Amino acid sequence: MSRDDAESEEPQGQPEQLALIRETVREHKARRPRAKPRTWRGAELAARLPVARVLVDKGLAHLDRFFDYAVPAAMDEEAQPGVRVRVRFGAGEREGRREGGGLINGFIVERRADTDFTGRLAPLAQVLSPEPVLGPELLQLCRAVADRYAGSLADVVQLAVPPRRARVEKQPSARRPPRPQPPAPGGWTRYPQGPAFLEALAGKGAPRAVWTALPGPHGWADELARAMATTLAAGRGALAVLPDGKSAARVDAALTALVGEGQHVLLTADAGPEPRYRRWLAVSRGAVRAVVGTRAAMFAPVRRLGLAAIWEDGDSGHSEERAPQPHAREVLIQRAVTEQAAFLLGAHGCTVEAAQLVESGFARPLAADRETVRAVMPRVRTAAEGDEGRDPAARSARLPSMAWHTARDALERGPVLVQVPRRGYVLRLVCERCREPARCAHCAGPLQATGEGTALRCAWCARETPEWRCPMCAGTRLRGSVIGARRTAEELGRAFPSVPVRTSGGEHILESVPGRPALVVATPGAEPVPEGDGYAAALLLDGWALLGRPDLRAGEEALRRWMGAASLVRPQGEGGTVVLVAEEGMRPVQALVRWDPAGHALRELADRAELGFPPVSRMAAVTGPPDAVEALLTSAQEAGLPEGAQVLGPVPLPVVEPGRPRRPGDPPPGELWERALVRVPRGSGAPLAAALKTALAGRLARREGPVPHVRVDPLDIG
DNA sequence: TACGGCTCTGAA
DNA sequence: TCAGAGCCGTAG
Repeated sequence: MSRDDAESEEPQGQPEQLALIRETVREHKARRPRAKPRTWRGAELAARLPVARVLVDKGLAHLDRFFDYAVPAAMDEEAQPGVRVRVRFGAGEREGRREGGGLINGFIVERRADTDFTGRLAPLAQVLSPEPVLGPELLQLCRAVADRYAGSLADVVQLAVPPRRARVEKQPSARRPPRPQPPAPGGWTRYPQGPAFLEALAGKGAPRAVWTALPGPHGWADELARAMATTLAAGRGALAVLPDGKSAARVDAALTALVGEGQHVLLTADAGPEPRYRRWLAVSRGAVRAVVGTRAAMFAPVRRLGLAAIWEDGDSGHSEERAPQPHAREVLIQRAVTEQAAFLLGAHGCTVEAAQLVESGFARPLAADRETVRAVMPRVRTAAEGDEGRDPAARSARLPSMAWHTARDALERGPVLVQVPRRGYVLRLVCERCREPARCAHCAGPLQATGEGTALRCAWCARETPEWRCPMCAGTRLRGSVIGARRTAEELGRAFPSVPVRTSGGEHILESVPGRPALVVATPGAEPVPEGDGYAAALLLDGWALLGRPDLRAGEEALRRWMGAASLVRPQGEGGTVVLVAEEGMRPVQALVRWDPAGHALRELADRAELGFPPVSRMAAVTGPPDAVEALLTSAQEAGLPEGAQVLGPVPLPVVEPGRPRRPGDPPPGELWERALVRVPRGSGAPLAAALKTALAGRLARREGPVPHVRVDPLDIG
């Protein structure tokens, strides 16, 4: 039946009545939501502190300030700092007449005796709930995050305070349970500084550590939980931020095993809004002192925070997508400093940022000695690509023969992990002879092929390099290969016909696999955790693809992925072996063989310092329509870019490939946008953000057309 | 955010 | 000439 048929299906004889009913419903709908709340004009005001300073829930840069409202006497009691309110906002006072302006949500940040506003204050329209959800500490944190990222306070508050659920607010939170007993140090005794770190936590100190976790599929989650439990036992709160729900659930379970239920909550997106708000409220009310969660939990208002911890800070899951796109590591550092809490950054690998925290003296390294590392790490061997030997089985699987033999032997003893590259990596240009990345002579940005011919253009400053010559080996030929057909699970299955093959990646991610012999094919980051003592072996087949990505972090990221997989493999004493298919001489390959992620990160850091890259410098990306970008840069200059600021570009932005969801800062379909990078010396991040913020606010206030997107610490410079 | 005020349009 | 639609500017 077509739509038209359905519409003509009205009962015969009463169309007028139906029309009448429809009309009434429409009128009703039109009228009901417009019902104006009482205007409090002329109403009696609160006797004490009759002014409420309000943060209006609007993330516009030029409205990033507080507004004062009068507090009607009837709201005096509930209108406390931190509560959600509704206020009239908009439409000014003209010729003595004030009317209109829409109702908008906000938060009271302060009750005051007076105002510096010269006009007449509008009254608060409504106190939405007496629950103080935006306390002074959380407000201060949000302000600091907004300032660091050139964002507005309202935007950050929106990330930090979950939307209200009235039903949940009415329920009281359970009473806070008594302090747990301090746990035994457990696996921390494997690290020379481990027990001392726990003792500092127990003594309410604020130690800061970059923890290079020993390999092993299960140790780290328990150790992280022990650090939290130690903090709880000392009477302070603890917060751990994990890159995904899966790892958060593991730490949550480990913490439950140590301190039981009731001491902590798990804050992840997959819990659903209502349970999530219930847990968040329990934290906000102080009924729960410990939080394990994914990135939104970085703002959790844990009382008397004693430990702020992050696991795998290199994982992209730690970077918030919504404006102003703060990173969990930076937010937790901020909290550790202002709330005088301990800071623990743990990972199997080591990011350049983590190395810098150590280098700058902010944090101390917390790592095991070489002997311990060697005892628990798997044996790591490299194999050259295409080194298939004469072995027909290896050839058919397109595996280097050593990888094939390793897998075959290991399959007698347990599961074997095979890490394969994901589709769609774009490769960067490197010297064909020595694999040195091709860089711009002017700003050291990455060079890109322009298409036809040999012209190379810098992806940062757009300058062309007509004749490139490798600064390391004087080579003149470049390599930038394309990903061909990938080894598939089927090919492997044919090479090992008697073994079950399981796959994990993309939409279909396996959380864990049994400890029985099986081939487990996974893309990086989707490796299932093996039950029992780990994989018998791992084959890392994606070396060249990971290393060839056109990203500043390619090496670091490759090593992180390899270490993530290799950490799931048994110690070499138990036969655990990792075969990495990659060029032996490359730095990240060497770092894996020696199991030295911190050393690798330090060397990367030195390189970045030499080239002026983050995190040694601070960068911000400005993206938008060409004239908007240019105008914003000009007004940022006028607002006062810090000494030594350098503008790179702008360059045209690649069009977002169809199908990929648009992220903030991406051009809308069909529009040609540009991106400029602003680089300042380390330590000048604050004035850089301030200048950009001023420029944004000016452009918004003057309504000069489209407003560019600003991102501090852009991820994909590269 | 949603209101008042302004301009623009089309029909009488 | 006027009513209505739609956009703009505003912000306690």
